[in-house]
Amino acid sequence: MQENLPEYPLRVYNTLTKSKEPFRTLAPRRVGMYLCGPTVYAEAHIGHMVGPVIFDTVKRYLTYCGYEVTWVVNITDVDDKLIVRAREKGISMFQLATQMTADYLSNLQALGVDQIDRMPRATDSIGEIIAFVQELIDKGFAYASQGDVFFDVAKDPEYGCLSNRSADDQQGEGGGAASRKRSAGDFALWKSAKAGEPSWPSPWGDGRPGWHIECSAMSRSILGQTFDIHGGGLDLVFPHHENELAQSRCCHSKPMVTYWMHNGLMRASNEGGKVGGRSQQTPGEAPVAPPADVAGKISRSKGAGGLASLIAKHTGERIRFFLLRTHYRSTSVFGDEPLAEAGAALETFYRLFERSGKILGCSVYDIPHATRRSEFQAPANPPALLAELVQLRDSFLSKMDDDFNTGGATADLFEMARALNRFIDQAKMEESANDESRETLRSGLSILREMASLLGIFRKPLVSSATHSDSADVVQGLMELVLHLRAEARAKRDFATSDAIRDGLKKVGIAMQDGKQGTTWEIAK
RNA sequence: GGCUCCGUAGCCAAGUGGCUAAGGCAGCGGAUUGCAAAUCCGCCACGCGUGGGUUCAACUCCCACCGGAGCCUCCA
Repeated sequence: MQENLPEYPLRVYNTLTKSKEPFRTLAPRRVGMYLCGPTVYAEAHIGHMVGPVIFDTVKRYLTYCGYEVTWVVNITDVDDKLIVRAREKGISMFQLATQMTADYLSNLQALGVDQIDRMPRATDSIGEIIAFVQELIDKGFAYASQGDVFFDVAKDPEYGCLSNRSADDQQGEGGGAASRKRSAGDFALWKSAKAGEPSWPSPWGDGRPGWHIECSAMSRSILGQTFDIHGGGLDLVFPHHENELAQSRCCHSKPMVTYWMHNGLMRASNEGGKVGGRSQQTPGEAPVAPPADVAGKISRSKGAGGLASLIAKHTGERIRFFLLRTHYRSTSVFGDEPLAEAGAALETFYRLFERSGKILGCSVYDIPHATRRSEFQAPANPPALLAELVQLRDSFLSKMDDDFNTGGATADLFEMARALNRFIDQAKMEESANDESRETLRSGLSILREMASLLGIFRKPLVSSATHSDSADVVQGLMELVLHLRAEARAKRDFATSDAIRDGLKKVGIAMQDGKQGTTWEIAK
């Protein structure tokens, strides 16, 4: 059992026990992790990206600490909402699911989420789902009723242990289902198909899986009956995860998951209510459903949907950094301004990388860094800069060890950037740099990049829109010419001309900076 | 109504039973610069929603209140 002991003092907050616990894996050095993915009935909004970015970071960190992680994110591609939406659009449910899955994947890619190992689809797992339901019936935890199959909540004395709720709290689906259930808290494992609905044959007649069962079935087939981490949004704790947990625990007579991790939800900047959520409802009043078209507009105005334009405007890295600046369990307010602020903060790093790159004569992004925690070797008798960075690295890692405190850890990143800038300033490296100071700078940057890589940022150079477009070469050539003319003017101390050029360019959106090694420019957003 | 969580500077935000309460944005002063920008140095909460309590010691634990959020509806 010795090898099961953590090599590093990782602690994880567990929703099940409502406390931080030392991280212990079921198998030595291996982690099975499952995140509830999207129901692909509409384009993803920012809220759908929180979990993937968080757990992408969790996987990066665990891998860095020497674990071999298998991360599963499911795609729910059969569901009432899919059926309704597909009908509205006049396409099949499968076409809709394919389109929306592609949208989801492209958003993940833009945000640098590339650590997912398996993305099982519910419709590819029907056999496993049916088998799971049958086992629950055989073991007496579920019953068939007129083509539906329900989980019998009364049979599970521990029901409610995750959300601290009783089965009575569960309203279940409305409509006709209630009459077929033994008690209101029972939930559907299998739903009989109405005419024209997508369906699969089963021992209980044609139908489709209930919402919760797919996660139990797919996680079992990939990760086993018990696995290490199950994640999702805080809004899934009840009923989804409660029900999943109940099904799996009853079926296997053992815990489903060691650590339940839940991320906080996004809120819109202007009004109450999470992004993409339902509109507000006064307690005690009957739910007032806003008209569908208005609800859609409200959602959009709150930042829901339109992720593609958001990414184009702010870049995926900026959105990712924004999400990781706060603690994953807290609620954060989302909007253009917080995003712009995150962008302003990131500029510090981009500028540091640019000035360092000029000094070193290479791209900072090409500097190698440790990819495993154990790989890092602190230099003996380090120069002051590196001693400081090693200390900041320790600080960063101790925050990550404590329930993946990415928000706290970013402080050390800024401190690192300041130390690096100070070093460049003090050694006047932009005027002349010797090999020794270059090597020190290089090592320092390597540490900064090592930590940044754990957050999944600064992995590749940001491509500016200018270098992206067809006219990039033209712009490049023009700028060289303009800057050359301006340099001549400045050499002649003709500041009126040089300032006129700078002001003029600023008006067309180009910002320039005079430095020791010449003038740089960028297209300011 | 039940179950959770939160309230830290102008704004965002980390954190803690006892060290100067991180960091970012904005702002201010200085170094630097032809002037800017950037960078560096310094300043910016005698204070952690309010009122009690526990304790040698509380922003941190407990209680009440005020304010906010989520869930109890197939939401991530």
